[in-house]
Amino acid sequence: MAVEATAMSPSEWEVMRVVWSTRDPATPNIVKTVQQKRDWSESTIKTWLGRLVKKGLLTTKRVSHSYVYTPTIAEVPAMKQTAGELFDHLCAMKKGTVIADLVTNTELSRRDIEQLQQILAAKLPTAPESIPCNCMGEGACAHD
Amino acid sequence: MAVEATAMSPSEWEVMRVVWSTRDPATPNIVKTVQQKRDWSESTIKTWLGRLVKKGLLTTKRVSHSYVYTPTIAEVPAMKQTAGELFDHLCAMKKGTVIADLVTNTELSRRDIEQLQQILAAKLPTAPESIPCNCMGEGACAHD
DNA sequence: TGGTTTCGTCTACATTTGTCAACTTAATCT
DNA sequence: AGATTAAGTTGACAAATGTAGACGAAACCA
Repeated sequence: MAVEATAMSPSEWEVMRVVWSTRDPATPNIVKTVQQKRDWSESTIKTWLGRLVKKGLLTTKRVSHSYVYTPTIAEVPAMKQTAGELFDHLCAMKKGTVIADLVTNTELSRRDIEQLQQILAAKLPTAPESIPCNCMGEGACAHD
Repeated sequence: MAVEATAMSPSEWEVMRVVWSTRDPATPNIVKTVQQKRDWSESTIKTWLGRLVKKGLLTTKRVSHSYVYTPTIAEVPAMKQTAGELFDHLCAMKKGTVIADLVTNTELSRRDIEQLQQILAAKLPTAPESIPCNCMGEGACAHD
């Protein structure tokens, strides 16, 4: 079930985001678009594209004399996985607080909110009274 | 307002987590505790402790002939910040979906759920119909 | 057809991350 | 006091990340 190594560095995310969202995923346009956000040289962006291909996150197809890139992973699954990995190394006891913070600070559509409410309502009946800390050690992580 | 560079690598998180949760934050015990989870040599762990001190995330105080470490940042704020940074580079339009995924896959206590419900209920009235994609480019990110 | 622009490929280099082993020094035990 | 431990201190090194310039070939314009 493990999707194994999606791990992207911040720079790689930046590039992937453009590839995911552009309608013209060819080198020239990707370079131009990335540069609208980051002050990177053309070379740098090409380096990342190359590394992403090597990592298997992008595929190329030659079109005339330039390349067109295609992601091998869709954006949402990649985001879910990354977020999940981040949460994996957080103390279980405190995940709720972090999610609450995220929810508070993220712009959500009515639709998003309603869906969240539904998920929560479904979880509530079987929710435990408390989540134990899963940090190693003497369990001194006993705040609340 | 920027808290500037909390950025920790996965390994650093592992070490910080122990320092945050242990009741005996002295080198010997930290080393022992980290080793309960990761198969790292004593040297390796000491290296990370040193780097964390250099980065300003830990402070040391000599106690007899060993060191006692104190975090300069609390765990929850650090987690919130890291989670926030991750979300910053996700397409705004899709954050809701990722949060939904997180909520689905995270164990939450009754209390956590109730708090989330409250936050959501408060947001709903003023929630927009939809969140526009904030990726750069021609806005081709028009899925839904 | 030769010059200019546009791409791609290769090479390079400083930093950070991940991992240690060796050496030194202070504490302890007998 | 001498031997043995238990810390800390240094130095190293490979891989990943962040950045980019140089060079070569194909495409395009005059």
